[in-house]
Amino acid sequence: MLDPKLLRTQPETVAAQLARRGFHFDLERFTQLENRRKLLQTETEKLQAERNVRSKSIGQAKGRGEDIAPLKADIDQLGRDLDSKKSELDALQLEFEDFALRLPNIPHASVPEGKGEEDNLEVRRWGRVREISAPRDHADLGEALGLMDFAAATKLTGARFTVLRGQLARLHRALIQFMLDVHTREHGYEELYVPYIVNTASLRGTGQLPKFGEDLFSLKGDQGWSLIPTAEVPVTNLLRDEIQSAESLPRRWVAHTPCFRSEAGAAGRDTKGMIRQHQFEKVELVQAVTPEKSYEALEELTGHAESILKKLQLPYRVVALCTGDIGANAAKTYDLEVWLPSQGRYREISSCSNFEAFQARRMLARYRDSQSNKPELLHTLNGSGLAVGRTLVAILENYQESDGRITVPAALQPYLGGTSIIG
RNA sequence: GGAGAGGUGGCAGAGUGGUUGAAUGUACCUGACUCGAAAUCAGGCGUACGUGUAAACGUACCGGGGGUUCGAAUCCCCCCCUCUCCGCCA
Repeated sequence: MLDPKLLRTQPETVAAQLARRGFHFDLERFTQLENRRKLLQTETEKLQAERNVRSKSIGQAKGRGEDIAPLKADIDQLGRDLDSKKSELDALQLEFEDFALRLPNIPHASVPEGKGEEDNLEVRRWGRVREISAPRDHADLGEALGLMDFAAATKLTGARFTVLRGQLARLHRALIQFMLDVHTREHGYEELYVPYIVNTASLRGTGQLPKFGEDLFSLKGDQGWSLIPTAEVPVTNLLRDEIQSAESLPRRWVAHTPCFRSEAGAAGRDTKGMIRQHQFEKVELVQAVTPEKSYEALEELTGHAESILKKLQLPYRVVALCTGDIGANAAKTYDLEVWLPSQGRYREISSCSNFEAFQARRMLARYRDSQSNKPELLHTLNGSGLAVGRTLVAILENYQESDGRITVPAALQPYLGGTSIIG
């Protein structure tokens, strides 16, 4: 959510900023809603003040043993006026809130201008791309080894699921352990285990609702529960309605969870293999920091995610998403893209974002400022460190041998009981 | 799942339907005392929104939602959560 003060005082600026990302801010509708809200609110509060005064005087009159019947008659019409004004105001506020909750974040000044993916800015590249003659894709490799089974998953569930077997299932698990170990031991993150089912308040807090409900797998029942699309939701929402002490910051949390996405809009893309699944594992990094530290923290967090790719010796590049490609909730995002030999290009494996106070405002996630001793909104960040399924894909493709076997990256061998090659 | 108890300010903990945003304690901040500290004393000390240049004033908030009433932390209904006991399980 955007700062309501900014929204009210500088709606034109907001409109211009949101236009950078191709979002049309309906200035006319906003102004109309806002003017009406202002009017209704002052009128309603005036009536409430009046009622409070009169009710108080009734109480006093009663205390003196006077007859209060005429006073009550006097207040009758006031009550009816108040009721109708109040319900009008309530309805308008709901409408206004829905409007505000659907507005995306304002991109940071450093975000490159652009319309879509093609305008993203490559920041740096790392690693040497191996020469592989006639590289096979991960699905071919995995199926040939008999360790990756899409047909079985289709039977069990449907399209976009995978069954892994034997050494590949173990490699997949090893990746999770490896990533958690690195982030907890080397980068100072606290490991968390969290629910994989969350309520609507949490989804609203991190910005999945009200706008992106169709991407979620929602559960039956009237609790409004959904499977998590990312650990970001349960982890970041730990901050909801809480006030952190200044000393406890920065908060750094890491959690491994499965992620469930219906990805309705993505049908037809990446239909083969493990790239785009309804269920995948992710190790997620989340930080909560003071506002002045958040861009520094974004660089650090991105570096933490990069360190996994470096340790695995996987070539990658860092891309600053442009205003047209950045997610709705983010103020700035770096994508990490790993080299996939079968596609001859880099593909997203991590997305690291600074949300500034956008999520914190929705969640009322605050810290007590040591100077003012007042609660202030936190800045929240998160990034994949990394998407496990896609990391597995990258290893298969980048470490494939000409006979179809897969070399295990040195950093992972201890996690596989010393195994150096799969197949 | 069944039965009971309970959810009030950072924490603890009062609160007969009426001047209660809420006693009291504690924590915290400021001042006095002190060489300094402790102790003591005095004052301050929630959040959000609105009007206003400001001072200030107003409104809302006692788990959430609805209701009764001129007026609700207080009465009624529904829901959520916590605790205790029982049942069932991993």
